[in-house]
Amino acid sequence: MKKIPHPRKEDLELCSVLSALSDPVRLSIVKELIGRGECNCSFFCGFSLAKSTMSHHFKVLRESGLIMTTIKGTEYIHSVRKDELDSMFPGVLDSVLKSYDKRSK
Amino acid sequence: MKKIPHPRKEDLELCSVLSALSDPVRLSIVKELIGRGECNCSFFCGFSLAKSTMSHHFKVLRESGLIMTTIKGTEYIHSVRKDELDSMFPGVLDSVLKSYDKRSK
DNA sequence: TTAATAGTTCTATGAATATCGAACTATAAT
DNA sequence: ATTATAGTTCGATATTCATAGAACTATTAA
Repeated sequence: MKKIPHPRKEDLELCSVLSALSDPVRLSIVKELIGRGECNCSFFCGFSLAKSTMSHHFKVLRESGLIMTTIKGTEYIHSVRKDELDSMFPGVLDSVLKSYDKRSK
Repeated sequence: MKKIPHPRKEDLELCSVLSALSDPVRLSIVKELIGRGECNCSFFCGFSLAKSTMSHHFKVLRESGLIMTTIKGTEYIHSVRKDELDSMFPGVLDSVLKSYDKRSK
């Protein structure tokens, strides 16, 4: 059984989180995950990006501490580490996602 | 008399702002500017980065809409476009700077 | 007019990043 | 055992980025 490593909450860095969020693809992934709770990757095919590219973005999100990934069978279930992020960087995720909702592009 | 171009408030993009803030050097510049109000560059020599490198970072901050620069004599005066940012992306700058204050690194 | 000051712009470089296709891994279904 | 599924990892590429030194520009001071 494979296990995926995640950074500890205390080790999360603000700059890494901001960097992860500064990519439009990743920002919309996070937005989607927040909206749907848990989610496997199949929902993100609308990006018309290669599987390996999506995998890369999920990895960046995971390593920055933004998301958690668990394996269920052949599926990878992702979820936003919302509580931990809120406790480390209060208000950051909420304000970013709120501004993202109002975006033009 | 030289004049520096700035993006219009309405054209600011969330991802560009986040990207600009995701660099440690630029984040600390913004922090310093918020703390001091207006400021010329001379205060940032503590970074031990080349003049041209600092100039690059100020340019990135300016083009993302985070700061405004005016020229007074031979000095360049920078200030954070706080009100405009707050109106476009409410809470983002405040929460980021607050988290930055509590950082370990 | 000449020199000093403050910062930009240009050019170069090494590192990081977004992207993809191909090969691989692990689980589930037949 | 074979095949299908879901996603990772690897290798390559093209782009962007952080950095620096050298040359340049604009203003002020002498």
